[in-house]
Amino acid sequence: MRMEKAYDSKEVEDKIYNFWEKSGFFNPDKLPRKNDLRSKKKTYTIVIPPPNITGSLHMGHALNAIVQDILIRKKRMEGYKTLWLPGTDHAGIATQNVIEKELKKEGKTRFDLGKEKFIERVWQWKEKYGNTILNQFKKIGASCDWSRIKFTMDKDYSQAVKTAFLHYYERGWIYQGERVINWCPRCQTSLSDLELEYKEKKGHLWYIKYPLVKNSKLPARHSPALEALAGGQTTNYIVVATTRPETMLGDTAVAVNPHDGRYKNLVGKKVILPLVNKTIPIIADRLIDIKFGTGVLKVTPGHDLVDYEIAQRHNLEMIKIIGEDGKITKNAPIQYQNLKTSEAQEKIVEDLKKINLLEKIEEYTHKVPYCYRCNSRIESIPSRQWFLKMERLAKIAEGIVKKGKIKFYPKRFEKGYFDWLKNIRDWCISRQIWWGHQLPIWYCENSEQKIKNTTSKMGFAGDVVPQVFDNKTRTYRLRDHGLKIGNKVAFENSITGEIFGTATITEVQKTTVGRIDLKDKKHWKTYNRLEELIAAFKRHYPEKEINTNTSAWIYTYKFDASCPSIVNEYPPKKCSTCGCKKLKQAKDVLDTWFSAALWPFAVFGWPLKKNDLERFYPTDVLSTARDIINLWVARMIFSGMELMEKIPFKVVYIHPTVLTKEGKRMSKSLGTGTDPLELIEKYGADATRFGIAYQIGKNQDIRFTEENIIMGKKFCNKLWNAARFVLMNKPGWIDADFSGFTRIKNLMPADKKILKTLNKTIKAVNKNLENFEFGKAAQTLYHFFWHEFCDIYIEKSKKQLQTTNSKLQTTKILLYVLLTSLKLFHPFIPFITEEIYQNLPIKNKKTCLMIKNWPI
RNA sequence: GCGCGUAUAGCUCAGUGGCAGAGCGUCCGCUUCACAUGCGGAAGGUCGUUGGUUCAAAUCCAACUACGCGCACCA
Repeated sequence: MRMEKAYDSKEVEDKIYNFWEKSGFFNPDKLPRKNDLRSKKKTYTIVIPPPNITGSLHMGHALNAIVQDILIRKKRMEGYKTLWLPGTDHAGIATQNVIEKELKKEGKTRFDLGKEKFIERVWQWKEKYGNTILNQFKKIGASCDWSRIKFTMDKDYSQAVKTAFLHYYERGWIYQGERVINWCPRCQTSLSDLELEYKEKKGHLWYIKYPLVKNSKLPARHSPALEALAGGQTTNYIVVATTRPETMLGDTAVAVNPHDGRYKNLVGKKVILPLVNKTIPIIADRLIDIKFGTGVLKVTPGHDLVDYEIAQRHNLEMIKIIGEDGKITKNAPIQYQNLKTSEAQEKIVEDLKKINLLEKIEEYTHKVPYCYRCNSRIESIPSRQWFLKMERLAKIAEGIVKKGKIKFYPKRFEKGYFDWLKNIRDWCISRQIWWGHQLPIWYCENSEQKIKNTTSKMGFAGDVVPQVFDNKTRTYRLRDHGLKIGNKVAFENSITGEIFGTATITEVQKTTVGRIDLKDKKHWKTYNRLEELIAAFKRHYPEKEINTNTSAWIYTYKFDASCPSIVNEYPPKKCSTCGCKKLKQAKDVLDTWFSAALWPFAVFGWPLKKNDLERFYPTDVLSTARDIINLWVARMIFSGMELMEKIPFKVVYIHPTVLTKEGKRMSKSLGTGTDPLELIEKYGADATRFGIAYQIGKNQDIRFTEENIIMGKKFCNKLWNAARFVLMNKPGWIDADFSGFTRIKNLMPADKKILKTLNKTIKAVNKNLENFEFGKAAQTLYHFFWHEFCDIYIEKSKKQLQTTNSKLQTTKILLYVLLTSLKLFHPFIPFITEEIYQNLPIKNKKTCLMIKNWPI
């Protein structure tokens, strides 16, 4: 084969990739089992972070593909049975949004199509475009085993998802509950805490006067007296500062810090909630920041997570005034109902001005949550969702990294991981979208109706403080009955004693009351129902004397008063509570990240198939971007530990982020992105790989410049021409893995030097790659090859080649250094090295450079 | 608010307790038979600021400044 003067990537790359695919060596089962090293060594596995089916290759993917391919190719050459398993993620919300956008162009919504047709359409889309991104991976030379390709909605993968769900459910870690959650009004679904993006927004801080109630005999609701006071006919008020005045419609208290001297004597008194005209209490809570605003917080339990927490402690009512559609609900005064939150804000501010209750407005910049998929403003709203308890899982995930069983590179990323796990909240895993894994839960259709009709008559033996949250969930305070999640309880009519319904406990909370001191009035503020509590304790423990040393606690049970839902892999035949056959599956689907968390073992067929799982799990390295450490990596770790009882991977490599030259985020919508496919087209895959790898350092983000790729291209040409020079001198045929120059005695000084430098380079490159220092490895190799080999040795060799007694030796050394360099360069620039290798005069060359022995 | 990272030539970045480096760009000179995607040469830097440790600091330490990122109970 004739080698052209200049290297042409276009002529080589597709040809070589096909050659590799045909060889079958991407598949570990087809790797030759032979010689020395290979038989002893085992498997080396990387599972790809599955890109979304909606994605197309961007610089982040490209960089990560390069990293993974370098690792895999090196290990393959070292003789490991290497598996790089490719696949894609169904990406629930992201994909659904893409199809919804398509429909919008046709003037339709997903509701026009209906769920079934819509899902069908997503599948069609997936068949057509779903593998686009993986084909782009081929373009940069990714040596994935395409015969093992996986999709997170494959049939066996769905089985894994169900099994995992059931496992957690049986552990008692999955529960349903009414909570304040993050809601995207556009996507019409709940989101987990990690699926938000906070953006800095200029806004206002409104200072609103809440008039104080002096006369405690005033009625609690709507009365002329209240309206008069609320209308400004008072000089006594407390001022709250808020960024969202519209949420005041759902206020059920105002709160101050217990140590705030300014308000100490107001705690326990009441204020009038303007515009709504009802009285709400002033409470004390440690969460209140004395320094913020006026030091007074309006408590809106339904629409703020912090307020919700405070409300839990103080037993406050929760009013839902913003609905799923992002509009004000009918729980608010009529004049605000159905307004969008922004409209309501405007009107409320105006109305407050009219009655002179708006003290002042300040400019204020704060961070506002947006949906990470559609960029809509997120609302906090109370909603009934499914949650996964994180307490135990977080401990597991924390422990295994603390113990060093899983290592992060660079190590500093462990900190964010630990911080998240330490402050974790339960994971909201249900989503109200259509595309995804439906919850394996079935409901009895009758139950809701049945319970509704009997609500008013309900009582419960032993109840103390019943609180109705909504029609379905009730919270009762009971003495400790020893009840646990999943236990059934019976409803009885408190007058007749007739039992008319059953329910299942969905949540148990223990609250320590501490010492009850009847004389100490402090407790009256903290536990505003103390009187009732004491009475209750006396009722339940008549034999006990309640005195200043009494310690007690309260259990709060939440339970579902409908027929309990059935969690099962397959649809059950009948309701196990009422026996009826009208069962329907829960509509909600699981968070995409719930299924993604199973990736490292579900890809191998868990829980049904064992073969691959036993060979390739745990995987060796997970290489991924830093922004999904908690969203994905942490969840894989606890899923692996809990479900497989083994770590999912030994090492987490967090790769650098590719930024623009100006240090800005690469973004398609901002037009600041660079398309790696264009680079490949322009400079070749090897040049692109080398240029990027050259810049991968330990700490740095990469400010991308095309100049680096140009350098890569120039280097490829240098390599190409060095090879041409070596071959020009007709070195004669050699063995594929020849070595042993160290034993030859009559070496020239230049010979000795280049061989010595080569050995040093090999050591350095091996060390660098073990430490994920791809940039250093590339730089070392570059320097060696260009400046030591080409500039010095090749130049010297020109003279040596003219002397007969050193000619043979020199041609061999030239070839040896070239061959060894090709091996060292192969993981970085696989195409050109393979192409040159195929041109070398090597005896018995039946195969490819890709599986040649790695230099050690 | 807390935490992390970065700051070195015009640009992108290496670097090390002991003479300041590469690639690209710029300027000058070379078609010499591997390569003009090349070769030879040159210009260009108070190594973010201020202190400290040291015989010696761009390097270690502290504070500060700027930029980037993450987290927070961001009202």
